[in-house]
Amino acid sequence: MTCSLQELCLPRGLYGHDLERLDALVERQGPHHEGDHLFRIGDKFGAIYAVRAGSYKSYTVDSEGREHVLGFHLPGELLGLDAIYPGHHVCNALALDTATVCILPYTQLSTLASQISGLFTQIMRLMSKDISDTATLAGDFTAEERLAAFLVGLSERFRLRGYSPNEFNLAMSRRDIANYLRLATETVSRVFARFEKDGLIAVDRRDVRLLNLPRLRTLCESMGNPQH
Amino acid sequence: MTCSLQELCLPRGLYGHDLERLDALVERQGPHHEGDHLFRIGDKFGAIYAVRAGSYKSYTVDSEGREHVLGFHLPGELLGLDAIYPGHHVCNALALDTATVCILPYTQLSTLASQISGLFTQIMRLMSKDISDTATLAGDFTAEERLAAFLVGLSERFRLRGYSPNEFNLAMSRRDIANYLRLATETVSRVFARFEKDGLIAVDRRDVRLLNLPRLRTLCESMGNPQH
DNA sequence: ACAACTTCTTGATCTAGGTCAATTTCCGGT
DNA sequence: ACCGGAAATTGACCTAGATCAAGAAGTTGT
Repeated sequence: MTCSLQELCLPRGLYGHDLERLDALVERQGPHHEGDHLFRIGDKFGAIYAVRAGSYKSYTVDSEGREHVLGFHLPGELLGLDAIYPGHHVCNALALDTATVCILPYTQLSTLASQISGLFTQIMRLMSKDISDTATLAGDFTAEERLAAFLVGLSERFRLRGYSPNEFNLAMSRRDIANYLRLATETVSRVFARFEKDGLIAVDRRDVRLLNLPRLRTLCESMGNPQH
Repeated sequence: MTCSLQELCLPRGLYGHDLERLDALVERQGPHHEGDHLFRIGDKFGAIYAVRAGSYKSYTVDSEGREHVLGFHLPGELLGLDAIYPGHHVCNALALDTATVCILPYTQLSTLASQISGLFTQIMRLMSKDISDTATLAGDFTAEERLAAFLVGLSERFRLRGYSPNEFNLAMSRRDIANYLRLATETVSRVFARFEKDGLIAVDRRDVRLLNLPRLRTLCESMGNPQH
């Protein structure tokens, strides 16, 4: 069976028999509903997950009980790569809406990767991408820069998936966005309002339209190559 | 030839013939002197580097010319993993003191990794570790928490390498530390002073002694599992 | 041994964004 | 349609850390 996300996900660059062999070890899971956990901290690591539909957030809870959102995961993106090293999951992942995943059992995957060189390469590429992406958020950036980068990044990711890069729906709450960007929800609210007043975006609840993508890009260009 | 860092680095878990095959493709480079570049942004990606001796820092320069320190790299640690995905280096790396590296040509490495399953596993583990580590710094942490985590992290890394975890020399300037922790140099200076006044550390220029590691750990435990 | 740098420290303000508090808006359940 | 609770917005204040400015302490070269 051929997945429509082939070009974004692990199978990229695989064809014919190799693709079939990868396909044979993939299981599907879901649908998960909003709030369902895909995995939790401490769960034994056994598989990498690829989002098929919907979206997930990954997060940790620190010793004081504060939640820290680590990332949002759209279709075609992988989850669980950080668990390989310690052998158990180091964050929680839950569905933000109705969502499904492919399960890629790690042992079988690594056996296959040693037989199909294109698969090895693709895994390395995706992990490498993860390493550079995580760096993006660290930094002494202003609230404007952070939110602009967030919106531009989402826009890019939607575009890659064939959706409109200018108009989309946020699966996550203001609180989640704020937490992810390391800001207070109030600040996120205020910056949304400011962006709207300045004609950069139009926002109604969780529906966002980017009215001036070039200026948003300018705002966050100091954060390094914004996205991908 | 057997490297003393074997247990920290790629060869981990490899023995006999497999180890020889890996060894055969490794080249040495250096010594680099303080300020020498190992690679620069935009350089074509061709190899992964493993630090043998001394230390390196990796950094970017944003569109406004500001430098952003991404990390410090001690013996046994890998550099350049983030370049696999885009195919060219996305940060600069320079030596902080007299330092040498092993060069692992990527094409040959990936061929070998598909033949030696232990090597594949080890590469995945190290990349996975990189992914979790980068997450550590992002967060709304106080200057105290950041510096404490930095010191505790270094202490761990020195301990793993057989050096004293309680007394070590900083290869990097206050300015680099500040930049890495996303603080002003003045703030770093002040927090060093405060830690010393509170009896947590003794610091003389770049020589640091950790006098109260448990309390330092407490200070930064909210930043998630501090290290490794 | 001195000058010219650079790095580090210390002190005095300033400000972005956090915190606290009060509404307003939305949504799901009965 | 109504109620209750969460989510989001808006306003008033308040701190951590940046910025500005000055000086101390190393370092390097001649």
